[in-house]
Amino acid sequence: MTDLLSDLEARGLIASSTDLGALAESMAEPITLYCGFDPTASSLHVGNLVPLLLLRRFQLAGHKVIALVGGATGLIGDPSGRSTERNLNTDDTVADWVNRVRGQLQHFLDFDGDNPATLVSNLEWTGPMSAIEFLRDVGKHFSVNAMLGKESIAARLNGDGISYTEFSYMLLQSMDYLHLYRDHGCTLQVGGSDQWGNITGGLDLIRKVEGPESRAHGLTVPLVTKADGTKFGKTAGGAIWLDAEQTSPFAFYQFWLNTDDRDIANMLRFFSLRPVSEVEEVIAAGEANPASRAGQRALAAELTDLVHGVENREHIEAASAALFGRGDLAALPETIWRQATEDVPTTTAVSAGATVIDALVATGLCDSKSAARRAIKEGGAYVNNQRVSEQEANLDSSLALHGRWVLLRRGKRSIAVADLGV
RNA sequence: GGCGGGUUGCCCGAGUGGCCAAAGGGAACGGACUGUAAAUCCGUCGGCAUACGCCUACGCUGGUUCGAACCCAGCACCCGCCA
Repeated sequence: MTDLLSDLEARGLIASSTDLGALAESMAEPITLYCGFDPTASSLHVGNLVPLLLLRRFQLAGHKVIALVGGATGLIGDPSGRSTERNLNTDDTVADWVNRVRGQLQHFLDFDGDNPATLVSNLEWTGPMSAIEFLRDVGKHFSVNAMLGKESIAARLNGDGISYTEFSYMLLQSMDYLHLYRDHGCTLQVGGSDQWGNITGGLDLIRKVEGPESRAHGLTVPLVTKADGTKFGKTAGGAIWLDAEQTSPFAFYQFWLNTDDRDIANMLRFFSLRPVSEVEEVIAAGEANPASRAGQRALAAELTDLVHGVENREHIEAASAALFGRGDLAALPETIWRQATEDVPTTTAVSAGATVIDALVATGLCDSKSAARRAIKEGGAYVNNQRVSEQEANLDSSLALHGRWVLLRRGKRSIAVADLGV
């Protein structure tokens, strides 16, 4: 089972850790570990994927994993990795988000079978606690002097400041670890590298409360960085969510497919659950023939399979080939067309004879008529893969494929369908 | 509680009465080149009408003025120092 650690190392997935030797030793037997996910939005996003997949790797290796949803910490706000104070969300909002995030976590881990994962919310043990109890039993073990030295706090002291609320965050997370250590025999906490300060806080607390004989470990995965220096997981349209309602499976697939060549090797190592040797083969194939983008295709396929299912992925691949290809759209059989465009944004708001400008706006490809006019002027608007040259062009019914659909494209990457109706 | 500084378009940031839809940078978008990549070059970058023009916009609410992002008053929020 210690193979897992060397596998992680080979993938570059270990940012920092407590004594790896001791951890490896304890992993000779199945251990219990946890990772926390705060509900800071209604869905998890691709940035949560690395720690999430880390839990999965541990589960696949036979360890007992606990996924923790931050029902309590989500009400407070983690200062780690943020330069400004968070806005507080209402109880109701967070409660709703907890439920949604909980539902998503269930997709990634196995909750049945002989090694089921466990799902908890830290509100279970934090909620009933009184302020006095918290200050006496937990607060007393934390030295403010030491806390001020933590990266997450220090950065804010030099910057925009920090509220007492967020300052206390680390105590809550430390308490979580202690609780899980006691009640679940949890001896490892994993998380993103920005969680290192919070994790060590928990380790300190466990040692102080449980004595020097206690054994608890910490492990963090690196932050995913991109060659161009921009933040991973964000696009012009915002974050890439795991929720199909917020980021369509099509957009999700396209996000990975558009990965920069310079990043693809690392991305594959980080995100793929396939054995390292296979991953390296894919990387090599991609590097031998960059135009094939073998790495991007493999990554997009694997993650779309995982998050949205194989069936969706197959449709999306068909769509990508047909809609972005130079192929003859009219030759596409209706059934394939239907499958291919299932995840493509579609509007029914326009009918035959509508202007291309209106159609571009209705599909969301352009934000306004002005923008649509510009797109046409710049030669960036296409109907059925044909560039539109006339400002006044309209969607003649003769353009309709299979009698009703018209493919609209803005630039190279954005496509949508106008359903002219029957 | 006192004093000082701040609030400009997606972000940063100029602008202190008309020449301001508002410099500059970044992001983003389109085109060329490619591979739905990167880099580079060119262009666009509030909305409607794409002609004139009109509307909306510089924290909020009022005021001064022929005219205000720019002056005045009040309010809100942020930052810093002091208590």
